[in-house]
Amino acid sequence: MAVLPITYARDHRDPAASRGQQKGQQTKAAIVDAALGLATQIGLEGLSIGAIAEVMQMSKSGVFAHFGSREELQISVVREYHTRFEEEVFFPALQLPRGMPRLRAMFNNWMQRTSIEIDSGCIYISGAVEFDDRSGPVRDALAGSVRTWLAAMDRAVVQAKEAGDLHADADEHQVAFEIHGLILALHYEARFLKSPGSVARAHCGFEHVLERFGFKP
Amino acid sequence: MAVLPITYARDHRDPAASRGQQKGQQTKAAIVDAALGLATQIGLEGLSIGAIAEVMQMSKSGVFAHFGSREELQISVVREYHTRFEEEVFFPALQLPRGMPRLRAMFNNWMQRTSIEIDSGCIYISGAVEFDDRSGPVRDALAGSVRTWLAAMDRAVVQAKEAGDLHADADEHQVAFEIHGLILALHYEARFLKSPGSVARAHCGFEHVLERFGFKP
DNA sequence: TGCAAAATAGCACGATCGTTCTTTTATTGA
DNA sequence: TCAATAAAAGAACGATCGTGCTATTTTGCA
Repeated sequence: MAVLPITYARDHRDPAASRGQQKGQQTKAAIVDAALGLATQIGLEGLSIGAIAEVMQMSKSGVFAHFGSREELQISVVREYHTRFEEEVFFPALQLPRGMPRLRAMFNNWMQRTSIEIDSGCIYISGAVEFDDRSGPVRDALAGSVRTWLAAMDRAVVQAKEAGDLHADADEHQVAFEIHGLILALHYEARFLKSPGSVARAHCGFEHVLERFGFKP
Repeated sequence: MAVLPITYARDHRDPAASRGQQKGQQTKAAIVDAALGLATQIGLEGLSIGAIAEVMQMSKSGVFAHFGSREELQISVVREYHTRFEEEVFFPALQLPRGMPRLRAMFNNWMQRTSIEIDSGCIYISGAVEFDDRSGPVRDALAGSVRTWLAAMDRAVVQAKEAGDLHADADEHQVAFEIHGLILALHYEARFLKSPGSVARAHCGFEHVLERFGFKP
């Protein structure tokens, strides 16, 4: 089955899909929803057709028939996660003007989502560990999705430089790298170690990064 | 089976163990070594008795008998990783004087090990994802081991403050949090995304953290 | 060297996994 | 309403998993 390229586009819906909403499409969407809920807790590799079937009160083969393979199901879950991530984190930030307001919003939304995921888990993070030494379409979908988001962060940093909010010679990759680290540390220390105060530390770290790269409040 | 507390002590060997090195002890050590090699690639949860038996050219039950359960085997692997980590990262840094030299050495050794683990994987990172919403002795061993290391980082930061190398009012947890983030970002972007230049960015980020908290080179 | 004990092998179990095939049920369009 | 088609169920497959049991082999000590 062809894998659609993953990009950030305002309208990504397939018109044909929303017009002819057959029963099967609805069921498939419900399965993906349930599978995503499971995957955030036990990981993409932890997903099993049987467990999903139980949640959906369906037969294994009924679930299976919608995807044709477990891999295709995992890819569907990654795509769904991508969609929700951009709707929750990226699009709202686009409402704000370029430069520091938008960059701040992107980080805050990202951190807000990560905070919620202290309970539910983030498949961009768990998936990275599960697929970091594998190849195949699931890994490709996952890595493509993450790279898309990190590239959006890079652009936001560049725009902040253009707006004069950050030093002109600041390396946008370095800024994004350090911000990414803060999110990962938040997820690690809060979700795994159950350390209190991690959210505040991530927020504090973000301010340090901005100061370091030239932002004067 | 009782779980020994995990701490950093110079001599942690059980005298009885090294004296009476029966055949079984040697085999067990070899199994743990092989299991650790597997676990760094496919994770602690990916470990299977059968796969280890194949690597060891032994029977499944032969491997199993040394541990009594898969969980106990996983715990042995975590302990072995802990031992190697402290021997490779922590102890060498203790040779250097307290303050900035030791803090730098701890970060450099940590980063050096993480760089190697771009190929082999780090079970402190993969294990965190695998066990972050589980309970039980494996999670406890893993979390205890990580907390021990992070506490050692905290102490090194405090000593750097006492030596006058960092601002007296710098929060050691904040410093350790930001450093931890750099290591996690390095592992993520280098191992999963295969981004070039991640090592340099982590190094650069470390300098930023030091500058921010008062170090004048 | 011989014998008790430790170490390892062999085999089987129930469970779960993804997948295939066949059959039944539900939905859709004329 | 009825036939065509889509959706779901059911049963079975081979494989792998951890684990328990009973032999068999190997080891270490008197």
